[in-house]
This record gives sequence, C-alpha cells and structure tokens, in this order.
Amino acid sequence: MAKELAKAYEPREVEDRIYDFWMQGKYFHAEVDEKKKPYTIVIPPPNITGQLHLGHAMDETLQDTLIRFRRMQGYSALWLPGTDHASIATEAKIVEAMRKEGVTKEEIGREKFLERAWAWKDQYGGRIVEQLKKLGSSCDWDRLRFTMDEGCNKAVNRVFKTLYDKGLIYRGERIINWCPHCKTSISDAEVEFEEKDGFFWHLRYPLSDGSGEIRLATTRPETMLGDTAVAVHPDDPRYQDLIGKTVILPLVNREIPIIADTYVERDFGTGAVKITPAHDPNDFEVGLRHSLPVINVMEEDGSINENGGKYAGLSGMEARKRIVEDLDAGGYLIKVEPLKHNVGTCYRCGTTVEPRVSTQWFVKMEPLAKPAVDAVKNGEIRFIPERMEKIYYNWMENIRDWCISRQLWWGHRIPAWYCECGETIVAEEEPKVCPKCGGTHLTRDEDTLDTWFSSALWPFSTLGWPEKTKELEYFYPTDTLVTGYDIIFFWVARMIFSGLEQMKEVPFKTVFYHGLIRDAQGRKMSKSLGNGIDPIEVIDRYGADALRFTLITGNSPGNDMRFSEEKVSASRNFANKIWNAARFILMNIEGKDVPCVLPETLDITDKWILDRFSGVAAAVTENLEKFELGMAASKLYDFLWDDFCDWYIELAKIRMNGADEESAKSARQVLVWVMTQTLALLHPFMPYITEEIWQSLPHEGEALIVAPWPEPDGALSFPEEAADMERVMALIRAVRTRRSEMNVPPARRAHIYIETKNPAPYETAKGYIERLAYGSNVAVGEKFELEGAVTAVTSDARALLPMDDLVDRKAEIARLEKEKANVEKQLASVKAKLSNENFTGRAPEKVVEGVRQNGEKLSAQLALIEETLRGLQA
RNA sequence: GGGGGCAUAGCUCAGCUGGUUAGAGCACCUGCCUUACAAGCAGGGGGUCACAGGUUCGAGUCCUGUUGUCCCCACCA
Repeated sequence: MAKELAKAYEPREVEDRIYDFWMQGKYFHAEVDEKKKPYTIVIPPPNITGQLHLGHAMDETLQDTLIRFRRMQGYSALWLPGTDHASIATEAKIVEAMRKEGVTKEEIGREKFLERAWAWKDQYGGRIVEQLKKLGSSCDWDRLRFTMDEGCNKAVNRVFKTLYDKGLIYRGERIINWCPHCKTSISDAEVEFEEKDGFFWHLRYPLSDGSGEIRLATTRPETMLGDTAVAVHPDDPRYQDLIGKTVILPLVNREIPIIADTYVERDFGTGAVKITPAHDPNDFEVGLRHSLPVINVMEEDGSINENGGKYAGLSGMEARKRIVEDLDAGGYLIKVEPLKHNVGTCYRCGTTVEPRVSTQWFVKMEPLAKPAVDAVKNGEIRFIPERMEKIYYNWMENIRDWCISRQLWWGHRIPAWYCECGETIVAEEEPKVCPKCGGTHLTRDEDTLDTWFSSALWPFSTLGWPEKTKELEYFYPTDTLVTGYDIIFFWVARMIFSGLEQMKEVPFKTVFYHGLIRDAQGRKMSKSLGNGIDPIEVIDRYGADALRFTLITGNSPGNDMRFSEEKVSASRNFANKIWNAARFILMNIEGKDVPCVLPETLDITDKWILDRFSGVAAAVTENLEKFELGMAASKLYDFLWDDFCDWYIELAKIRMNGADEESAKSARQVLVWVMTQTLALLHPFMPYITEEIWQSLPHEGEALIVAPWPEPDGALSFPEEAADMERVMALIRAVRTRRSEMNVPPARRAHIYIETKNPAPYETAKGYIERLAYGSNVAVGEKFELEGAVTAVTSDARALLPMDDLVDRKAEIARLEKEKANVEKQLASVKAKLSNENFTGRAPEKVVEGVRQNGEKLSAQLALIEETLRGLQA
C-alpha cells in the first residue's frame, strides 16, 4: 500500500490475498498447548446441500469474531469446522436427480445409491466450505469434519450401543409421524403445525343392536377404515347407557365397541370420538388403555392398503372423496362443515404428516432429560439471552421419546442385526455369529439414524471421541456454542444430554443465541418469496468486512434482524473511512522512520486520544467477554470515526505541518500507534481491511491476526489532560456553531478572544483552536473589552469574535435568552435534586457528586451567558 | 390452551445490573470540493421512550394491567 493507491478501499483486491496469507501462515490452526488456555467453538455444521445464506453469514461472523478475539488474547483458539450430511435433504436431492434420469432408488439398490450419494457429496459438499472462507472465517481447516465420516460413525455406533445396553434405546411398534413424500418417519420436532382450512364431517354410526346410532365427527374420514372403537367420556350423561354396546362401522361392517375414556372432551363436537389407533397419536394411547386392535390402513406413500377393502390402492385424497360419497349414499353422512385446524407438516418438504403405527427405534428421553435440565439450571451451561432457558426447560420437561430411525439410505446405518433365531444384536462392529444360537445368517437393520443423532455428538466426536485423544482432553468441554434459537430443540438440547451422558461433562459452557435475518420489510427470507439475499453477492459488491460489520452492529442476542442494503453501505463507508485514515498516515510517514511505539513526550492532544483509546479498549474487551458484540463494534466505530479521524487526525495535521519537528514526530508516532492498536481491536470484526492496513504500517510481529490484544494499560490514562482537552473541544464546537448559525464561511477568519478563569488548557491549545475554530489569532485572558463581538459560551469559557458587521443585537439577545432559559431549566432540576435529602442521602456518592459537578458547570455557564447579555443590552 | 419477544426520531435499530440534558446509521435542512476520505467535513432540526397504574429520592430501564404486533410450544377428534 502506498499513497498513490486508490482513494476508496477495494475489498476485492485485498480479501483473497489476505486469506491466502493467513492460510500460508497456518494462523487458523490450533494445537494442544499446555502453555495456553484453550478456547473452543465447534461450528454448527452447515448442510452439504446448502448454499450460504445470510443466517449462516451471521452465525459464522459471530463465531469468527469470538475466535479471533480469543486468539489475539493468547488462547489456543480452536474453531472446529465441518459439514452435515443432512440425510433427508441430501437423499431427496439425489433421488430427484435420478428421477430426471428416469431411475429410482429401488432400481439401483442401496449400494449403488450410496456410491452416487458420496460422489454427489464430493462434488458439491465443499461448496459451502468455500463460501465460509469468503467471509473470512478462521476455522482450523486442517480439522475439517463431516458428520458421516469414519470418526463420526464410530462415535455414533458407540453411543447407540451404550444407550441400547442401558435400555435407553429400544425398538418397538409405536405411532410415529410419517412423511408420505419422504417416505420415512420423522421425529416430533420435525413436524411443523400449520393452521389449514379443512372440513368437519359429521357421521352417524349405527348401534349393532339396532337401537339407534351414535353421532360423531372427524377431519379425516378416510381413517374410519381403521376405526376400532368409538369413545365417549365416562361421566357423560348422554352416553351412559351406550358404554359397552357396539356399533357397526359403516362401509366396513366391522363391529366395534363404544368405550369410555377421559381423553374425550365432552364439550367438543358431539362428545363422541371415533378411535383409530393406527393413525392418530391420541387414539393410539386410548387403544393401548383399552387393548384395542390396531388396524393400519395406510401404505408408505399414504395410499390405502389391503386393510382398506375396496378402497385399497386409492391415494389418501381419492379414498377420502370416495368414502365421503359412499357414506353419504348410505345415509351415514349428517353434514359437512368448514373447520380450521392444525395440520402437521414435514419440516423438510411441507407434506402433510400422517401419524402411522410402525416399528421404529427410539431414545428413551426422560432419564436423559433430567440431568440436561439440571446443567442449565445450576449454571454449568449459560444461555444468552437468558430467556432461552425457559423455552428449553419447557421442551425438555415435556419431552417424549425420540424416534431416531429413518427409512432412508443416506445416513448412519443402525448398528443392529437380526438373527433368524429372533435375536437382535447391537454392536459397534458387524457381528459374524449370533451370540445366542451361533447362527451366521444375520441381516442388518435397513434403517438409518436421524441426522440429528450424529449432530448431537458433534462437540466430542469432532475431537476424536470415542478415542481418548489429547484434543478431547484439552479442548473439551468447548466454550461457546453460537447458533440460532430455531434449532434449540433439534440440536442444542440433544448435544447437552448427549454430552452429559457420554462424556459426563457439558458439551459447552455458554450458548450464544442469535436471531433470524429478515428482509427489509421484516419478512422471513425464503425461496418462495424470492426475497433471499446471497451473501456472496453482498461480499462481491461491498466486501466481506462490510457485511460482517453490518451483521454485528445494531443487533442484540436472540433478536431477529432486518437486513437492508443501506446498512451494508454504511458499513462499507466505515471501511472506507478506516482506509483513508490509514492512507493519510502513510502519506505522512512516507520516507520517515516511524517506530510503532509511543514517543517520550506527549502533548495534550496525544494524552487525550490515548486516554480515550484506553477507555475504549477496556470497554470493548468487556463487551466481547459479555457477548455484547454489537456494542463493542459501535464503540469502535465511534472512536475511530469521531475521536480519531474527526479530531485527532485534524489536530495532528496542525503539528505535522508546523515548525516544531519534535512535535510533528511525536504526532506521527501517536498516529501510527493508536491506529495499529485500534486496528487490533477492530480485527475480530473486520479482519481483512485491518490486516491489510496493519501490514503496511510500522508494526511488530508477523500478522495482526496473531498480534496481542490491547490489554488495559494504566499508563495510557490521562484523566486531567483529557478533561482539559474536552474543554478546549467544547469551545471549538461552540465557536463553530456560532459561525455556522450566522453562515460565516470558513474562509472568513476572525480573531478569537477567550475569556476564562482557567486559562492553562486554552493557552496550551491556542494553535489548535486557531485552526479548528477558523481563527486568525487567539488570545486568552480573564477579560477582554470588546464592542459588538459575536460570543460563544461554554461552561468553562467565553469566546469573543469581533465580527461587528455580523452582529444582530436583537437576534443575539433572543438566542442568548433561549440558551439561558435552557440552562436555567437544567439548573433548576439539579438544584431540586441536591436539596432533596432523600436523594443526597440515598443515592450513591458517585451519582450525587456527578450531579453536583454538573450543577457547578451549569452555574458557570449561566453566569457567562448573563454577562454576555448584559454586555449586549448595555 | 400455555409461554415468550417486540412497541424508543420520518425509517432501521442500540440503550448492560434503574442515576446527569435518551443515542447511532439512513433520511431531512444549512454551509463547505479545508491536498486522507463528497462513501467526505462543519453545523442544525426532529422523540410526552405504545397506553394506564404502581414501586423508588430517581423509571426508556423494575412490577401489574391494557392495546397492537410477531414468534414458539400444545393431542381437542
């Protein structure tokens, strides 16, 4: 970088080069290092089918910021990356690709299918990784993992086996959520409920003895084919004499009992419910209580099976239509009314989920949930923001067993084998013989595991478990998990109980939740709305640093964020501001040997900026430690733009253009020092531009990414000089305001007479005041006799500008009266406080002192205003 | 049916454990091409912090209720 470089920062020219530089330097790689403390984040593995979206971008930016911060602080900071095999999504993609070629899964068979799937993974699975790199993510790519790699498979098998041996995994025939489109079971968490318009079909079922009928209603008439009872409430007076009788199921002509069960709501509908144990979770429970037969009438694709008699082979919808027609024809249909009701849909494909009885594998949740709840309750794991804890408890405390088997091929195959003798063998490695009968005809379970089963092990499987690796020893438990609140159930909860169960230790100490990214109108970004924004495109146009800064500022934990291009543009402007500040410094140090250390002698402006810097450094560090990233970022924005650029650089110009070479020299050094230190603070947020600039400024060390974090340093604190400088600045601002109000162009300079009882700082800063307040000359004294001057008043001084021609006495008096009223109002409130014994007695000393000092300032200012007024009115 | 978020300047949002006169970006108005930056500089206008109570010496911040809005969970067929 040299001074002839572009006036504007060009991220595209910089980013790839800097990223390569970091990779070459292996700065992302973290090793077990007993001399350092570990800091670990495991990435929420993005799906291999996925494209980077803004949600990822935010997730990765937060993680990268934390990792870079800790790395600079001297931790062995490991950010462990990886991708997720996403069984349903990936399998669907491949099936779809095959469909276009006219082949089906079944035709090519499991082995060939998996070959295709792995080939697909090799071809496209890396795309998202490349996109993560564009963001500047400093993941340890040497440790890249995949949820279906060999190590993860070992972990999965070990966990499956140990849970099975403990009775925490079992196989059984239960009612599960079935997606007829994906043709697999899905867990409760994977069902999304949507309110949909439907109908309520009112039916009559005749009593077997011909003595009458019972009326009931249903939203899914086709399930009547599987009805095995009608239930009423045991205390419902309307039905007392019917309990125990039977009805003839219309169309099917099956005789089924009328049973009594408290599950029935008396006030809803007719108070009588048809019971279909095979196709409704509640009915299934009722069926168990009353030992009812379970008649499954549905195929895997949702069509009616042979149990449906003449309706067999019809799709669900056709069957419904025909059955309703037939019921009507038979006189069994009383009426049809529209009804809005909640329908469960598959969270992957949106198809209506059919509850269906089938044999599946389950994780018994209750024993696992208890310790997982405790770990959060007792503070071993902290949620940020705290309110997420409640959501977690609520779910964990009402949890049902987790259906983990999937009728898919792409995934971890369940490590269970069945022998002809009926024995089930669960083993980590394929067994050769049946331990019970010695038989060798073993067939492996066809199903695979829920993707989230392997994701749940991610914090330790990625560190080598079940092997006892040194990484596991050193980096586990991990420190911070960064993720969106939308996967608290899918992933966070399951990692917690898995970590506790397998490792006997929590998987992470803090969960830092962020919100969702919405579009500028506040709508969710989605493919169907077409309002999605491609982060890569944003990076191309504005730069990765601008995108990162946008995602971090103006955002607080757990809250959704609206994304708009204006925000990115503002961040880009900030990057440009940094760039130009650097350009200015480089222009001024070119050809000069400027060491990156502070000079021996500091003037008032140096002390002021150093004092400000040390305050900001401490605040930013604290913010980062408390996960207040947005606040940290905006403090740096303000410091760099307002304090450093608008004030310090302007002040330094005066010295560097002046005759005092010593002063010019120290200004250069302070510029370089503060700039490089500020770049260090900014680096976690805007890694590219900060590294690029840092490299071209005088610096110590080989790279900013591994430069030491600016830790608090008392030697940089100059409270008195800083306060003096603030007085001077207040005076400069007051003069500027007065001139601006009167539309005096900067070119018109004026003599500035400063009246004050505290002349020292003004005397020291004369040169600065002259330049920045457009003065032709500056005099400081206790009193000046001037006719018709423009005045500017601060709480500490009064500036007189002899610009008689511009003075409009009447306007001036009016303005001062207004100012006076304002100060008086404030003073009144201060006085009221100070005379209130309750306040002075009860408020902290610091607060009272603050108010007192403010009162003094206001009084002084009031006196100056009044004096000015008297002068004008005389 | 439960639970939670949000409501602050025209717009988008900060505001940590209650403490001086409530902030930022964008937009707006005025004046400046001041050799780092017009993606900039200097100055300015604009808010009874949704509403009603309460706690407190002190409330945007804590409590209760109301309204609006968004979300999560839940088996009413």
